Amino acid sequence: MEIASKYNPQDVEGKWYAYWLENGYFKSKPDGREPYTIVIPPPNVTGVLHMGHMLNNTIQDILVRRARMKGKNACWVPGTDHASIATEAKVVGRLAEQGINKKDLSREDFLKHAWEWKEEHGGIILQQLRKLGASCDWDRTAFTMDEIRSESVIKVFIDLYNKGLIYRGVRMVNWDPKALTALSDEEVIYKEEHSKLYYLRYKIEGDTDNYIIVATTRPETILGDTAVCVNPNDPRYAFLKDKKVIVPLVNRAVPIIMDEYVDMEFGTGCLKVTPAHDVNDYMLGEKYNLPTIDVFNDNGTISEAGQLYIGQDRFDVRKQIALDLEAAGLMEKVENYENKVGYSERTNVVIEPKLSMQWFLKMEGLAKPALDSVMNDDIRFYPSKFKNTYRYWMENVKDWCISRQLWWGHRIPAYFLPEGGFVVAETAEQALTAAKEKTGNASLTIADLRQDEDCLDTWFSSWLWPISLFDGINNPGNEEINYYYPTNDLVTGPDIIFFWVARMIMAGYEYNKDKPFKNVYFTGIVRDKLGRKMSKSLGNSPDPLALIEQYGADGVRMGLMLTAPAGNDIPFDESLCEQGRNFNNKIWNAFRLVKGWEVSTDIEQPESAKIAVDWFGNVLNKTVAEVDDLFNKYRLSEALMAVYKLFWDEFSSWYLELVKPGYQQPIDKATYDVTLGYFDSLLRLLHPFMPFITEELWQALAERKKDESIMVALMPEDAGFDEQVITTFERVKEIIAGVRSIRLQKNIPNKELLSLEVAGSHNGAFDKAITKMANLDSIKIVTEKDATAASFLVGTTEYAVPLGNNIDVEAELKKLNDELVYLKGFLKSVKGKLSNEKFVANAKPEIVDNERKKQADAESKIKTIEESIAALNK
RNA sequence: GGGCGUUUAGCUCAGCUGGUUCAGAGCAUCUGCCUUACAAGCAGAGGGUCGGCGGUUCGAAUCCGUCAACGCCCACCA
Repeated sequence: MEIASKYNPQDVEGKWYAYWLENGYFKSKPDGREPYTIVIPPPNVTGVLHMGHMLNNTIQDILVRRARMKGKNACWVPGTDHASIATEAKVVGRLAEQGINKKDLSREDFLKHAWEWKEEHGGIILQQLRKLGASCDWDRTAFTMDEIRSESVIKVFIDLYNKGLIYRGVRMVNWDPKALTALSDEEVIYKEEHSKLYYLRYKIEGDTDNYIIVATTRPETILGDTAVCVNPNDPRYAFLKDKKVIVPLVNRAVPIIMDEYVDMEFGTGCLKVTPAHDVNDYMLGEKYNLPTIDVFNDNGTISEAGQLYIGQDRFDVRKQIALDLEAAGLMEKVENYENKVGYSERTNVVIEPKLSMQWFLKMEGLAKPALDSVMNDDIRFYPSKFKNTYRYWMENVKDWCISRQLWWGHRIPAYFLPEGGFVVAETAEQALTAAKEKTGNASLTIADLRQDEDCLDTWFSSWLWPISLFDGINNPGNEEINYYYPTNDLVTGPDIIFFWVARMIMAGYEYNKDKPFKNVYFTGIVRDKLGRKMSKSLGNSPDPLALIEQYGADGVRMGLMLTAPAGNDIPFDESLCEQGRNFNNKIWNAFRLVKGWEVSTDIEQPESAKIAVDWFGNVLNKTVAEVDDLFNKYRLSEALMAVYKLFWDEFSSWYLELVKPGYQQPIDKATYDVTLGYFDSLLRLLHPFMPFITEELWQALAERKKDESIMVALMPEDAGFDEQVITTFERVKEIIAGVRSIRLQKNIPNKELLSLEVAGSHNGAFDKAITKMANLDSIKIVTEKDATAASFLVGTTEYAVPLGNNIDVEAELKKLNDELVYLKGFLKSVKGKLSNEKFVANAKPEIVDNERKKQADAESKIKTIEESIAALNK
């Protein structure tokens, strides 16, 4: 049977994924084995796979597959996130396309549309993950708004409320005028911007000739000014004490207040105070009892309260008001100015600070145990540098604004009473009971209660994820939560360390008395070749599925992992996938070679094969140990590289070439069997990284039972190795490379037999390997080498290939002389060190001994070379 | 404005507590090969005063100081 010379992933990936599913290898339920658990960072339910997901989920799959092959009960729980703002925005957009305005719909109708959309598009991303090879237990697929998760969220809300940790209050919040909702501080992204600083004239009441100048970047907010503030220590403005000034255009008289908050150096030293639209102004307003005038509607247009420009957009008004102030002679000047402007993370519109009634969660008490567990490494961060970031945030944690003015999400279980006040309860019925109790009014009905319109922040469900996936909130202490929790590894991006990681840790201690995970692996951001973040708008993000189509899932996985140390950004380049694909092909062809051999029981195992078998066994074990160590340190890229080199360099280039029988010759049974065994081990080592090709070849390598699979085979373990064998063989490689190098230099065909002379100490045990690989007819120990030979040094031993007439004496002499010059210089520096009394006195003895050895070696080499030069000069 | 991190071969990165195999790996490059597993390959080779300066030390890529560039996070300067 002819096997194609190139590996074709399309032929095998779908087949094996289906096989794995059929046999239920991804499934997990509690048993006597040690559990290994990962919960997926749930992607947005309506999202599509991007490169970041590919990286993140490849890492998770590698960890899960490896744990499974280590005999653990591996459980990777998949699911999706309802992503309130993002999804609601999409639904609103889609309705708009159909000519439907959200405002015209009832909450129920809107949610019907939203669920329809979710059913239609939801879970596409999970389907895509299957193409990548993700070994999730799909039966466990969860959704942050499914029944169990919703119930958990409501329970937790009520519990926190009852503990007095949730409160309601009017606060300055970050208002998203597009999504029409409040956002948490973490959802605001500040961007540096070129803007303008406007210098406005505020006339002094009762003094039409004089005015003061106030600098502002937001002239439209003068409509809401209720004071002007100066520093009490500022002599320039002392005369303003107890006076009032006139707000331009609106002509409102507002008091001058004096507060040291104002920086005398900045602008003119006068600050206009708009308590409704600026956080600091709000604080000043509280302090001095200033009225607040909210001049914006929720959508960012000017409200009635603004008096002017009613209904116009804030940015249009900014331009217009500048013109109008100019026209009224109230504009002193305009300067260019750089400042930071907050944008909504979700809708990318400028945030409007706005006063509104919101729900908050007190964080201080929750943060304490969560901070400690990370700082004392009970939870480990990889890389650990993120501990600093984490600590800073946790030590300065602020209360979390958990309400969102959205419909798509978990509705806040608070019910307002007709006579004011509210009760918090899981259901309307329970709310009614509580309401009757609270008010003493037995005639209340459910219709009298009005449930809060707001939803909870999406993260208010995500933070329970590691617990709620195992139903640990509704059903504490159940078998699953006891078994799977705490989970082992969390793989996520550092950008959501506060949104998610920190809060999960808090919830973990609060609701399951333990950390939610033991290790957090922070991935980097996938960037393009130019170092830019991959994004839709830049169009620089390759389509992951197209990449899989082109290079195979294994190739893409490898491409991503090749250069992905934890916490480092990945400069992604398709050529990495190419490298991955090439490696697949290499494995494929090694397999073709091995399976193409005819096996004979009649022949002895050749000496060269014996050497190879012994040596490779040692290298294999050593690499297994190395890989174990690297995984323990979460250095996955290096682990992959170690296996890559093991397969390509050691196994393919050395081992297989050594055991390979001559053309059309059979191979002896002993060598064949052990080779299959090595191949099997290599495939198992590779499987977590490249699941598909390894399954394909593993199945074909030997007779397999009907429901066997490499993914549930055991990972090779280090059975011990002899370092001496490995180092000796490294010298053998050098000798072979030396001969090959001479062939290349002298243009001697590979087929032509050469002989090798050795002057100096030499371990003859490997001679059969050397003759085979270097194509020699003999290796002779000589005291004086052939004058016509080209030579090279390995260690202190000189190896020479007699060349007869082929020798180029000039070139050979030059090479030897160059080496001599180098060695003499080297010797001089070593001698220098040894004659330095301080060195000999202070350095550790083994260091000094080593220097002496270096000296002896160098002297010996110099002697050899000088002899060679003399011989050539004869 | 604070804090953290990075700077080692053309590219991406390893180099733990200073001295052995300390200047490394993969890719890329160059040379020679369509050799009977693989040209998506084989064999061989070249390439870095370890960001700059100063210090500690017998000895520094490694420790300290300082400067520079880049990146990230945090912060209410209108």
